[in-house]
Amino acid sequence: MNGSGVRGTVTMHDVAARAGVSIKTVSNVVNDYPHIRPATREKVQRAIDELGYRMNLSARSLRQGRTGIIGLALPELSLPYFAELADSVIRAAEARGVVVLIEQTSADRQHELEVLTSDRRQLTDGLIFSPLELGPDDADALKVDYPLVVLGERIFGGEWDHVTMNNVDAARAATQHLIDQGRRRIAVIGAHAGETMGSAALRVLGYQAALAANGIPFDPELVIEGGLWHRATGADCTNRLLDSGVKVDAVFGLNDALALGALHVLHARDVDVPGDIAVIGFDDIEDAAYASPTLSSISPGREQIASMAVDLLLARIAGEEQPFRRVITDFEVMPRESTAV
Amino acid sequence: MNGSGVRGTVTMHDVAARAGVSIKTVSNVVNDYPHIRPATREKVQRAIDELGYRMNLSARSLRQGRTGIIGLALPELSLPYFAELADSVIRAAEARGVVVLIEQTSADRQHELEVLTSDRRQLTDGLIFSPLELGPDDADALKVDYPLVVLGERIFGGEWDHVTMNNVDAARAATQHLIDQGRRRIAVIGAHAGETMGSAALRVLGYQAALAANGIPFDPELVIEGGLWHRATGADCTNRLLDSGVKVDAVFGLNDALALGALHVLHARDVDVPGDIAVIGFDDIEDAAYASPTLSSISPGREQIASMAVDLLLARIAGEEQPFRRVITDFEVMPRESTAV
DNA sequence: GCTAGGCTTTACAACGTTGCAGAAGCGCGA
DNA sequence: TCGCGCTTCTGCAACGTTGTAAAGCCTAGC
Repeated sequence: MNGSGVRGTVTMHDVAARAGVSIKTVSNVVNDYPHIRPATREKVQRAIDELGYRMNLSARSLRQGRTGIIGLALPELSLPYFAELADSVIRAAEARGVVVLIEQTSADRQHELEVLTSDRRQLTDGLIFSPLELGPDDADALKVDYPLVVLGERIFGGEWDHVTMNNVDAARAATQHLIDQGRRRIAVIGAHAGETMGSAALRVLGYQAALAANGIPFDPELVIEGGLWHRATGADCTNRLLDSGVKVDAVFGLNDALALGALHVLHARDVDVPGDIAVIGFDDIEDAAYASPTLSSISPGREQIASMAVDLLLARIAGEEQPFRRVITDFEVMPRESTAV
Repeated sequence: MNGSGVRGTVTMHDVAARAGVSIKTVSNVVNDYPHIRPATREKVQRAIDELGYRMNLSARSLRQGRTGIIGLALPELSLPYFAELADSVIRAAEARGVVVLIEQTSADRQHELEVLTSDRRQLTDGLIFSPLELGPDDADALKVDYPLVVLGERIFGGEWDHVTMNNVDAARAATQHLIDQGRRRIAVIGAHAGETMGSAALRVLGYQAALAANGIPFDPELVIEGGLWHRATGADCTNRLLDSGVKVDAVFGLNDALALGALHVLHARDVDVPGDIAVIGFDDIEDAAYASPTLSSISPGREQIASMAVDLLLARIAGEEQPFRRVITDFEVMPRESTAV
């Protein structure tokens, strides 16, 4: 398969020599330059095939100032939502001929800042960044001199493109769904005290809006704080909620991991779901459909987020001058057993 | 932060000019060449800091023939086991100063073959490859001219390094665990008919060995075939198992996704776990600990697999000549509620 | 038969870095 | 004093590709 046997040995030079044309003509053929005589093109192509020539991408990158690699910075792949997001981004990128370098920030603020200025930015043509800890105060750090697309709503109004879902509306819809099933004492788990712009804050806002719209009084005792949105956190929040003795007939997990943690604890404590307490999550990860009982959730349009983000980034990389955009993707309520009547 | 404002504009040339030394001296400083006077080093370092110089990695790659990127080819990130594996590989790579380019094969044979010869191999110094569909017949395709580490036991004995767990022993231990809890009618879900070298075949082998060791007759009716190891497959297998009417008191899911699918169906069909049927999985993904009931599983030493794979690959990349190695990692039985007595 | 203008092809010079070979500076023993 | 060997620094030539500009070729139109 590899004509020469020795790796990376075949260059345009060799192809040119074999085909009896100049090295630049080989380059032109490879790059689909239009004005080439069919006979020449074929001659070159044959030489390429015979020698098993492959373009040296480092050389091309050096010359063009582009690598064909985009960065994707996210908290951790072991969080299912981000694994699924990465999957979608990689597919979207592949469809457009670029590859993806993933960097994990461990949801650590310092690490998130580093990613923005890391040496690796030299290796990528642009970055899709999903921060979890940065806040409005860090807006300056996001003023970078390379193409950047930010996912989520933590920091907005800056000089970068933005793809996000409407967290407020989606959370309102989730809450409304619970209300529609007759629930009135709806707890929220995973809230972040003091936060104003993060997903947690926005989703709680939507929750409150739904209560208000239905004339249900807001009870602060039903809002349970929790840190990183892992299953363990959801379990912990739920235990605290139940231990507090406050009356509850539904739990809104601010993401699916939290909600799954909640299901876990409810099951362990013999609380019937949805009989005694209904549960809804947020993100619609694959797990949700296979939990016991299956978990209702909000589908955030992951595919859409991924392809929008890649499209925006590639447009910037291509140098298209356009005002910075803020794309809001669609969401959908996915009712399942955990909120059945 | 970036002195010049214009991206990628600062080169060693500029640093050299500013520091009043030759460009090669800058290179030496950056690369920690030992024979440099402290004063010179400091002068250069200051110029670097003042100008915000960053190495152009494409140029370095071109010159050195190395990119500092390793490839990781796996079926899909949306399969939790592979997401967690990718997480570990990225961390291991980061600790060693290289970055990871992930490619998804969708568990498609053609795609798995393509990954081996793709243009992207030009971009990576080596590849960690976790095939799911390739079999012994494809051994030739794995004879590539770049550093390669293969994960899993589908194809062995070739000219590449290998990291895997002992599937047979681990499956035997899983089965033994069920037997220890008094189970005798143990079903296996997710088997692959006709396969001889894959994880499925090896794990079934271990299952049979455990039965034999305990004098339990092997009943082919208890072996349920299933394709891709998704939750949906596990659910489907379990439905078929229950519908068949065959007597069962335990289910061994050949991976956790299958077992979670099984839990889902058992719950839906009001079968008590572990009262009526015990369930054990394989891989110990994070979900396992949060399922309802929590799922017993086999921990395959993911961290160890990842760091061994990265170490082996980097050693090859560094050109160390050593015989091809076959590393077997440790495993551990993780008993949880789904197999409690 | 000649020229304008389009199609093809080419030579050259970068892109930013590092290996190599060697030059300059220095200390030290003969 | 000289030369040797070590440290420190430098110039040059690559690495493999593509943009630029220009040269050759060809055809159509006069």
